[in-house]
Amino acid sequence: MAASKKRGRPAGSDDRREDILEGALRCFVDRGFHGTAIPQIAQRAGVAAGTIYHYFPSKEALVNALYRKWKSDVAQRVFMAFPQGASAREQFRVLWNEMVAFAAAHPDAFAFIELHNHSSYLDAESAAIDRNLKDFAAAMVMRAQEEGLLKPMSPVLLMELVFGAFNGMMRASWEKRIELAPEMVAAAEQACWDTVAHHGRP
Amino acid sequence: MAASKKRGRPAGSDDRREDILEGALRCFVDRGFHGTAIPQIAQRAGVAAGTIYHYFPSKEALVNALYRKWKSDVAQRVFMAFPQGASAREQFRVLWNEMVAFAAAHPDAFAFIELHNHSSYLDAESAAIDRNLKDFAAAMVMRAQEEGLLKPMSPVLLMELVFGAFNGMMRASWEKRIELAPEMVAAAEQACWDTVAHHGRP
Amino acid sequence: MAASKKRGRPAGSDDRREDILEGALRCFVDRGFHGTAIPQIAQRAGVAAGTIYHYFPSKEALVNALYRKWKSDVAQRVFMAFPQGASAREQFRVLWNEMVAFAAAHPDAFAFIELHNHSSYLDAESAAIDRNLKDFAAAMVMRAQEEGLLKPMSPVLLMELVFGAFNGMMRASWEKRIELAPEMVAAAEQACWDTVAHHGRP
Amino acid sequence: MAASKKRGRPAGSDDRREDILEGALRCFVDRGFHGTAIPQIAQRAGVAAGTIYHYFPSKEALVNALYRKWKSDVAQRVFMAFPQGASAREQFRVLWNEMVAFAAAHPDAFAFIELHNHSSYLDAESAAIDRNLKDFAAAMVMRAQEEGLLKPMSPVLLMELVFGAFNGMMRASWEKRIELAPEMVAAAEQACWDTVAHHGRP
DNA sequence: AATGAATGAGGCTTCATTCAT
DNA sequence: GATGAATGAAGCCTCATTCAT
Repeated sequence: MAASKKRGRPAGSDDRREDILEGALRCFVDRGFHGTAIPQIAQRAGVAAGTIYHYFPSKEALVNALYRKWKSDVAQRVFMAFPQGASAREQFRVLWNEMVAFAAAHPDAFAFIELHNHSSYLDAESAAIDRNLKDFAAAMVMRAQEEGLLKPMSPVLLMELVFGAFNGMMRASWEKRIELAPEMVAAAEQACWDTVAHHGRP
Repeated sequence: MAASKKRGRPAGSDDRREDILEGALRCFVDRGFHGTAIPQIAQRAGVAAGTIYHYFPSKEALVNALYRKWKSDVAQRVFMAFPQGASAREQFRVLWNEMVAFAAAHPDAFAFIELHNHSSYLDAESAAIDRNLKDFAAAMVMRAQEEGLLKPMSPVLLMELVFGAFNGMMRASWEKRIELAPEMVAAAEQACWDTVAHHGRP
Repeated sequence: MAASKKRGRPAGSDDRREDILEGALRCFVDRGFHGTAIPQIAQRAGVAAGTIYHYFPSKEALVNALYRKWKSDVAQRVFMAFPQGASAREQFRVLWNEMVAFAAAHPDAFAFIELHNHSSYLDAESAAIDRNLKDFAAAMVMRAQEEGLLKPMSPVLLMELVFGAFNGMMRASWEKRIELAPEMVAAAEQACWDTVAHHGRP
Repeated sequence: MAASKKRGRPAGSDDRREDILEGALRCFVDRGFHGTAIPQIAQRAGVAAGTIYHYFPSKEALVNALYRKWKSDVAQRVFMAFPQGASAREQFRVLWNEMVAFAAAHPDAFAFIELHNHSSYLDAESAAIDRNLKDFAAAMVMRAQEEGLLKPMSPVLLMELVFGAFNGMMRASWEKRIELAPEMVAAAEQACWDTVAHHGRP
């Protein structure tokens, strides 16, 4: 049956925890961690300030939960979408498009995990998720390098160049300096493949 | 009415204003604008908290002065180094190396101007400096596109891809995930040229 | 009720807002607006400093609220007590006694509204209340002048002389230079009537 | 010889101490003691902040010096002008006019000594000057009472009524609610004589 | 003597967190 | 569970005062 909600919640979503994470996301993206006050988050979430402390023990725990939620989401998408047996070129394209799809669907979340990367208030577990994703990407790069498809240079550097370029594109879109049309995304994808591809031979 | 210990300048540099800007730079890079307290800046600068207000009317004025100082410095370097008559390939290499030189010489300043781009506490004048630099780069891209040397796609996007890749490289270096050796920088430069270059493949 | 230490209301009155206004009144009378620190008010009110900001957005808003509260109270008393159909002599006596009753019942409040008249931190709305009262008194004077009962001179000046004399009396009492007995109040009232009355001497 | 001034003082008055007292007077009248900062006084006086401390050991000492200067000036005028052998009516008129002359010549000073009467930062010596003046006036009242010329009531109260009325007139003038023309001053003087005069008999 | 940069305590205000309801 | 008033430490900023020049 569809009626799974409890009595008396007046309006809005049914899950306070999600409301709070949603409100916190918008606040943190707009004003940063230290620039955001708990009452501001509460207001955006439509709850009382005290309620936040029923779901999260502290502001730091909240930002970490938020970070983990979205970074895990990205990681899961990447792992699920990754076409194991396909060519390196195809793998690159699939991951690129997956990331674009994520950033388009959740622009705030994308901005958040980029801006808050490696901040002092993120704890070890949050950092580990990021590490996992980076390791996965680096491994992928190394495999393709062994096949001679990618430039024979530092795999970490290659990965960072591509991921940096991707971030640059998304930030420009976020800041309305460009409008992301599908053909632009495709062109950017090809350009970034050129960044890493080993073109030296015919 | 306390002891008469402190009134002469204790030690260190001769220019308090520079000391303060230096201390603020390190604090802002470490903990962000809202995460940095004025007394922390004062301590790093070796001055009393009140002294900061002899040189800057507010914390916001201080970040803006800091941002303008370094962003202007970058802009000036770029404009001065730009080889007017050289080939697009050479222009690209020169600017890349100039940026690397700047980021290596002033890693904190580079991190600062990247992290604080487009923050709400930056004023219009600060934003204008950034705009100038971006316009200059976009104009350069367009000229090279007209010669058929660069990919025929959005010049802003091309520029953002390269600048994003550069930032990715510098951030990885800053976070010690890679060690920037000269040959790596050169390889990255070539890779990023490949990002934008029109290789005339069928 | 539980006797836990901090979070419940410790003791005293049931209305924090009134407690704060009361504490602020005493502090402002003792030391003036700029001479009073918010923590001093908080201590007198028996609340934490931060609590004041749940009820008033700023120190200025607090003085203005306080001023309006008491000046309105005086105005209301005067308007309510005013004997519409009575003789000018009787009207004068009634208002005089009403003011004395107020000043005796709320000496701090009387001192406050006198000392803080026309201060730069009072806003337009606060000033308007004062204006109303003065206009009312001036109109009363003018009516009596038309009947030939009061001296034919500037009505504002007449009013100011009487109100000044009244203030002088109250200030002397406040500063313990005189003790206000009923017969002294009555004598002063008669003297001030003599100030304004037109005795038709040749 | 006329050239009594020392070398090199660029412009303005020759006596820094007077400049400072003058600047302090205007500041204290405008914003009160606690609302006035030493640098503000310095700016109005055309000197550096530190210079003030060559002439006065502290802000409190400055306000006391200022108070004493002007209150003594008033007292001296009153004592000098007092017509020993004249009638009570004449004595009253002379003192009234003397006070008006003072307040007209030095409106800031008059406002200052009124507003700062009995403030906590005034020391014993400052208070004594005020006491002297009040005692003199009370003695005068008592003498006239003994002749049956004044109302047979508390002499202090009589004095306070008149002085309060005078203050009311001056404050209204200061606040531009009335314009003090000579005939108004004379009318007010007569009204205040009526306040105190014993009219009971023909 | 005069200056004004420097100091640091203290003022106003904000905000993470708690807890009685 | 949910609330929001209350708390008090801490943040930004001001200012009386000092002292090298």
